[in-house]
Formats: sequence, C-alpha cells, structure tokens
Amino acid sequence: MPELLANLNPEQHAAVTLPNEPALILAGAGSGKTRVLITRIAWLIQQGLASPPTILGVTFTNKAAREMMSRLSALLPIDTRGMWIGTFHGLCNRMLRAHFRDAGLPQTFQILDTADQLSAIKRLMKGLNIDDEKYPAKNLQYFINNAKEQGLRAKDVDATDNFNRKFVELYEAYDQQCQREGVVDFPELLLRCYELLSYNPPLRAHYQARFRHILVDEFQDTNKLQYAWLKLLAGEHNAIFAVGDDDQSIYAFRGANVGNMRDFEQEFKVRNLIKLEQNYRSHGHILDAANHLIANNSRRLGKNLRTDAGHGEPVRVYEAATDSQEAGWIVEEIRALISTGASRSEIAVLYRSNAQSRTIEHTLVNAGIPYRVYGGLRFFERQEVKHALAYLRLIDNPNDDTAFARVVNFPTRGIGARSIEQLADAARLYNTSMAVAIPYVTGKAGTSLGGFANLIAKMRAETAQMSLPETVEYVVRASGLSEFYQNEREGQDRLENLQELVNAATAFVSEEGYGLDTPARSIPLRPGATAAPELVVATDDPGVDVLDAENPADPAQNPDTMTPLAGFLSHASLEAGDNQAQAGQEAVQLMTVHAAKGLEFTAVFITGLEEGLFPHENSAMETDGLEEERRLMYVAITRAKERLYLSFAQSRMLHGQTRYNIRSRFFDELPQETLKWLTPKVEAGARWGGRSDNAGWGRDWFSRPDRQQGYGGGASTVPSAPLPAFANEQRAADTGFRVGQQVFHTKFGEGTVTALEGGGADAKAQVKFKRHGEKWLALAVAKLQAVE
DNA sequence: CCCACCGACTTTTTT
DNA sequence: AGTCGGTGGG
Repeated sequence: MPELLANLNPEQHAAVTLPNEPALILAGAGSGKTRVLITRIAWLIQQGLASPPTILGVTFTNKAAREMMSRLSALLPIDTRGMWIGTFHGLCNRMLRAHFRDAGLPQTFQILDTADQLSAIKRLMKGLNIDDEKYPAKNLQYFINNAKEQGLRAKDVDATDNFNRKFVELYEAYDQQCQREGVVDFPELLLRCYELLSYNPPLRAHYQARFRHILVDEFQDTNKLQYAWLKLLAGEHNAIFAVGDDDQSIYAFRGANVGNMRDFEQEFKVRNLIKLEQNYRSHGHILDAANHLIANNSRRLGKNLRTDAGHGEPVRVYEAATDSQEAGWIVEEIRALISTGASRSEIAVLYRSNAQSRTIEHTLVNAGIPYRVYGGLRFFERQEVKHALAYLRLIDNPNDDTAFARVVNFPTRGIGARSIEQLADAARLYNTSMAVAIPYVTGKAGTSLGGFANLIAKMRAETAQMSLPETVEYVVRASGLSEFYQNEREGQDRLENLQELVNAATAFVSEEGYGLDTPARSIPLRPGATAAPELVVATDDPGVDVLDAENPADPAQNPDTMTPLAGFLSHASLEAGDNQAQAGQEAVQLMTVHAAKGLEFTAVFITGLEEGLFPHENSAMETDGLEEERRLMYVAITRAKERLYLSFAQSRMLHGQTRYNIRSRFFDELPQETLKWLTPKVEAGARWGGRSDNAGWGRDWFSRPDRQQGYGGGASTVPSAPLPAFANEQRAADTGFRVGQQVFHTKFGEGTVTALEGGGADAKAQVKFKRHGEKWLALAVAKLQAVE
C-alpha cells in the first residue's frame, strides 16, 4: 500500500522494505526510529510477507511496547492478536506460563521484583547465619543478577577465591530456595526461558518456525543473555531486525552491552546496515552541539545527524554562583518562556542525579509554577499495595515465603520475631515453606501462627469463585489492612491506594478481555478449547501453521495460559506502574537525563554541568565511564527541539556539604560558535577581572540581569578558579582566618567566616555577610579584614 | 511490640 | 540534608 510508505525518507523507506534478513538500523535521536519499526511490521503484513502470529516485537519498557501496539493498530486495521509484542521479561513470562511444566515451574509461579528479591536473599542469609557485614545481601543480589545476565548458573561461575566461592554457594542456595517457593526473579525469567528453549529442541523448533520476523527496539541496551535469547529464537533464518543507537547507550551500569551491536553485525553477517541520520526534532545549533560532542567518543559505529530546520537559536549557557542561584535563574527563564506563550509541559529541566531536583523544586514552588517530577515511588511498589499483593500471592501459592514473611505479622497479630524464627527453623528442618511448617511449631507461637494459617485458608476458600476485583476487595478487608490504615493517622492516602488496587484489578480484567465474573483463580478456556492450556508440541512438529490453527492451547490462540489472578500478580511485578509523582495538569517537567531518554521538549535545561556531577565523579572509576557520561550528555542535548540551556554553579550543596566544582569538560567539547554565554565565559585557569558593568549580559531578551544577585560585579567574587576537580573537603590551611571569625569587606560590609578552603594563592573563604548573603572570596584578591 | 535514636548511605533504572 | 535500616529501651 503506497500511502504506508509515503512520507518516509529514502533511508527509512529502505529500512522498512528490507528483505527478511538480519538488519541493523542505526537510528539517531529523533530520526523516526519507532516509526520505522512500526511501519515495517505493517508493511510486512500488508504485503502478505508475514501474518501477525509470525511477528515478535521486543522492547525494554512496557511503555514502548504499548506505544508500538497502539500506533500499529492506528496504522492499519489488523488483528494484533497472535502478534507477540512486549518486553523481554513480559515475553519470557508468557512463554514460561505456557510451558510451565517443561520449564520446571509451578503453574502459579510468581515474580519477585527487586525489593522482593533482596528480602528473599536476606532471609536466606539469616537462615544460614551468614554475616551480613562480610557478605552484604546487596552485593550478593548484584552477584546473582550479574551471573544470570551472563547466562551463568552457580555451577558455571568460576570461583576464583574463597570470597567468591561463598557467593557461588549462596547463589546455589538462593536458586534452590526460589525453586522451593515457586518464585522467579527478573533475570531468572530470561535465563529460565533461555534454558527452556535450549534444552527443548522441539519447542525451540516450534518457536523458531513461528517467529520468522523478530524486531528489536533499543538494541544497544540489550545484555548478553538477551542477545543470546534473541539469537536462539532467530535460529536458522536469523532474521532479526535490530534498531538502535550506540550513541544513546546509557545503561552499561545495569548490564547493557553496546558491543552487542558490533557482535550482531559480525555474527549475523549483517549485509543490511542502514543509518537514519535525518533528524526531525532539533534545530541546527542544537544538533551541531550534539554531533560535535559525541565525536569525542571512540569506538562508535559512526553517525552524524543532520536537519533541514535552520540553525535556530544558539545554545544558551549560564554560570551561577550557587545551586540556588542556578535554580533562581532557571525559574526566571521558565517564567519568561511561559509569558511568551510556551506550554509548561514543553519545558524540561534535566539533571544528572535525583538529589539535584530539590533546590529546583523549592524554587518552583516559591514561584508558584506547577511542575511534575518523574522518578518517584511507583504504584505497585507502595508498601500498602505490596502488602495486599502479598496476601493475594499467598492465596495463590502458600509456598511463597517472601509474601508470607511480609504479612504474617502485618497488621500485627502477636507474631513476633521469635515465633517467626521458630517457624523458619521448622521449615528448614522439614525442607518446606513456612506456611506448610506451621503445624510443626508448638506452644504459644504455634497457636498464633495457626490463627494466621486459618486466616489464609479462609481467604482461599472464600475467594474460590470470586472474580479478580472481588477477590482483591475481599482480601484488603479480610486481611485487616483496610481497618489498620483506617486507624492510622496518615493512613488516608494508603487506603485510597488500596481502593485504587481494586480499580486496577477491574481495569486489568477488562483489558485482558475476561468476563467480569470470571473466577480469579481458574483458567478460562476460550470457546472450543478443551485442552489444559499448556502448549504441547509434538516432536515431529511440522511448524507454525498446524499449531496455530489447531492447538487451542497455543498462547497465540488462547491468551489465557494463566489465571486472572496470576496474570494480575505478574502484571504488578512486571509493570510497577507510572513513574510520575503528580500526573495531570500543564506542568514543567523535571527528571534525570536517563528518564528523559526517548522524550522531546521545545525547551530543555541541562543543569549542574560541573565536573564531578556531570560527568559524575563515580564514572571516572569505570571502564569507558566517561564515554557513557558523554553519551548521556548527548541524549540530554538531543531532547531539545528549539531551545537549549546549559547551566552550572560554582558551588553546590550536596549531601550536607558545600562543594566547589569547575564547569564540566563538556563545555570544551561543544562547538563554541553555537554557544551564547549569558554570563561572561571565564577561560580555564583565568581569574575574573574587576568587572563592574554587566557587559555581556542582557543582550538576550530572556535574561534578566536586574534579577541576578550575588554574582558578577564584585572583583573579589571567586571565579571558576582552577580548583581540583571533585574537590569537596574543606581544607583550612594558612589562610590567616578561622571559621566563625568576624570580618569586614569594603564592598559587602560585615560578615562571619563560615568556611575556608585551599591555601596560599588559591585560598578562599566563605563569608556570610549581614546584608549580602554568603559569598566565596579569593583571599588573594578580596580585601578582607579581620574584625577584633 | 512500638518507638526513638543512631549511623550509614547517597549516579543513573527497567523489568 | 534527608532517608532508611538496624538496635535498644520502655
């Protein structure tokens, strides 16, 4: 259909219409990556080259998967049922549910999120009397997840020393515990699915024959295991259509392996490498800045963005004295933008780390500007919600000790640490879960535990025929949770969230297409289906067509391979909900650079551009850390459509200490002709001269020099002198002053020394002036007199 | 069992 | 600074 391909540029067109072979699409920021991916699927189907069940679309986030689905169905009216589009984890979950027996899992297996996993590990270590000081649970968690993401079971890990040997031993014990409890953690979903396919040739052949078109989004973010999983599924035909951007790889810290792109190109002998370099988002200067910056990275696959839009405005740069002054300036600029008709939601303030948001938030609150922060607690991670889910999990699977431990005494019912310890001992002795071990505990502990066991049993019986929303509502009440939060002073929000959980259950049921009265704990069969919904694949499986047409248990035909309750619990683990604190109205967007990936805004502020912060000091310790920081900066810059602001502060309050930073090295990596300094640019190593005018300010109609305070003008204000990068401790050397001392300055008047730093020619003092606030003064320049 | 206090921690984050 | 987690007293 021609209109499908209309308006695609030549590269996009070429990518969409590639033959069914391995392909790597290097898609720059704002180059229409998602559009290509979606149009490709639509085109394949429309041309009769593929049917929906032969398509596997893989993304990293649920949001991306949803967007893919909705844009696809908007593009053409196809039956998307049978098409598998989802996250790696979601797809693996689906496959494991369909083949739970082959995968060695109970039908009701539950998914541990990161927090659940950590508490499971802590419980394990406690049971084994492992010293948490010597072997921190967090480290073990990292170790286990890391190993799994490399595709390694405990037996496959090389234990190089005693310390590692202990970790390997604990990894093994942890996996056994998970198996006994019938739970899987996030990386386990992938590894287990990988093993399922690799140890089960008929099943593997089935899926390989079925998914003839595998499309992967954000390929640069895949880890080793995900790569291996894809490769296994692709099989002989190898037709993976991978879309990604090595320059936007910013998740190495969580296992993403950019090298996968190059490996893919070589291993799959990719003949079709297409670069999407036409950018439809940003104006010229912004793009120039991004290109110029990222050119400093080595080992790139190579790509240069271009635009048809004009140069646009220059990139504005602002140097502030302090973080709060930086925030003040940002807010003034935002005000000005809004007054010219800019939409608040089209303005984003980005920062490297979450801690930086506070100052900006305070300033925005004071200015009365609505804003929205991304990255708070998500719905399914709230404690009251997790408590309710734990009861639900326990109803479904009594062996889930993580859920058991969470709620056995919440709300409190007189089951203390001692009773739980006794129970845990009994469970270990009989090698059962805690719930099952309850009858073995005697005495008072046994009685109260028995009460809890009865409660769960009663819940299980009562909810047997209830629908999912009814079950949730019943559990919230019968568990005592609603009563508990009713009596809690600050419990109103939590009560509302529990009600919201019931609503979420209702929404889930309707979205999944269940009848409203479908029992939550039975597997609904589609009309005509008689088999238990586990897909059985014959060894001489002829392939996709027969199965798709005739096997009602094929997950493609029958999506109900799990009960509504199991589905809902999976959903709660796999999709923790929205990440926005305050949704809703027109608001300025605040978020980390990471969170901004994939988004775009008319105006973008990149703040805190200081050595130590951005690039972050910790990155200096990591291999290729600086390059990843640079990619992060690249992502940040390319979020802006029309206007980009960069700012940094000489001093910043961080972790209760004032730090003095020099401006980020990234400024030196930007093309200077695209930059417009709103404050005078201080060359590295140079001192500020005695400026007394505002020359260099105010040319830009947005800047408001009259509103600035405590900066500029003063000959003695400390400039971005060559401070050591990452300096953050106070060194009171031979300054001749001491903290607390009363001093006098010819211009600022009386004040008190609040901090000292450096020595000799570089010595500086922070002085709190009675009338001019706190300032940093270079003692070599400032005429500071001791009063006394 | 609950509360209060102390101390450690603090890059980025999805599933 | 601010939060979370662990410990100890009431």
